[in-house]
Amino acid sequence: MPRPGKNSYSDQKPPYSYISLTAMAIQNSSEKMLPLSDIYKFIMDRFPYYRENTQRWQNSLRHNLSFNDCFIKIPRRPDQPGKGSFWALHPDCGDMFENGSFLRRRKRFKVLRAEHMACKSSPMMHYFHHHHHPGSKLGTASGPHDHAAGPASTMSRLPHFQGYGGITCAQSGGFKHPFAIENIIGRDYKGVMASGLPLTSVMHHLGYPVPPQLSSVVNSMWPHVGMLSESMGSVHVPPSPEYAPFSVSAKGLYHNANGQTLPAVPVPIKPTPSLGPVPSLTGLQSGPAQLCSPASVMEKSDLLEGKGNPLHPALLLS
DNA sequence: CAGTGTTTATCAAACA
DNA sequence: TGTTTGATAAACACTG
Repeated sequence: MPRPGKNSYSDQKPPYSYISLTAMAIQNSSEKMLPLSDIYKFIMDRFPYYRENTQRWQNSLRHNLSFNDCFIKIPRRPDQPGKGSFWALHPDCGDMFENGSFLRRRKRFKVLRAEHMACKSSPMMHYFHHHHHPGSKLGTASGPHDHAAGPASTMSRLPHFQGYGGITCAQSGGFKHPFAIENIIGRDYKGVMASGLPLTSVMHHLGYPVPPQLSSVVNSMWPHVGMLSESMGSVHVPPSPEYAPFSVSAKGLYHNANGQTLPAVPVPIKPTPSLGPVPSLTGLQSGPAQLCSPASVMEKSDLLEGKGNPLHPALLLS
């Protein structure tokens, strides 16, 4: 068993798609958004595999950022000079990896052209309407192999506002995507929310005050990313032994309603039935806020079958 | 000019 | 087996 933190297997390709890697980087940032260069840096820091052939994978990564609607571009403020924009996660992209695989999403996340018109009254929509570049992909055409873009909801879709204080016009208690802080730190986060922490990355980006508490909370989200440290005896379910260094300590981060510590790491590409929906974790589905996966990106059959729970433990990289 | 962002195309793997 | 998704390559435009 390799010791986490050691780079024994570092030259192997991590079991994450560029989408999930990028999402990790963004979610790991204190402001929930990063410039491209910082995304590069994050990935190279944590995954030595990506310290080589940088031109190749960085091109792929840029392609993913542009191509996938789950990533949204946030222009820099005038007082944040620099090259390129910030990249954030679309708030409704949460069930992208609902199947537990971080290599392949169950369904591509798409937004509809009209949807970003739905919440004009939102202060953040105001921001986007006034700051978003004409070439923004919010509402742009699909890519070449996007023949089956599913319907998207008309709810507000702004980076990381849902669950951070009801800034959007989305219903309160709505969908929390798995890269979101409240899903990653589990119920502990509810206490944070109850305390009224008014945090949103873009709020801060826009100059709104963001309490410093957020940083410490966020830093607990991806301990494997931040430290690659040993896990203090918590449950580990690495995607493979080779990637144990990238597996995650769930201790203190992810609990079900009974306070049980649960595995919260990526599972193999094709989850085995035994690992799959994790029947023992059904308790996780309690709680109204956790059941509001966006129907927009789910198929009706999924809803009927109760699929798409954004809190599938495999989605929680914490 | 280098870095960033967009778009098209192709192929392979995974999925339904 | 057809469809969807991800990876890769490449061309091109834009920008600091």
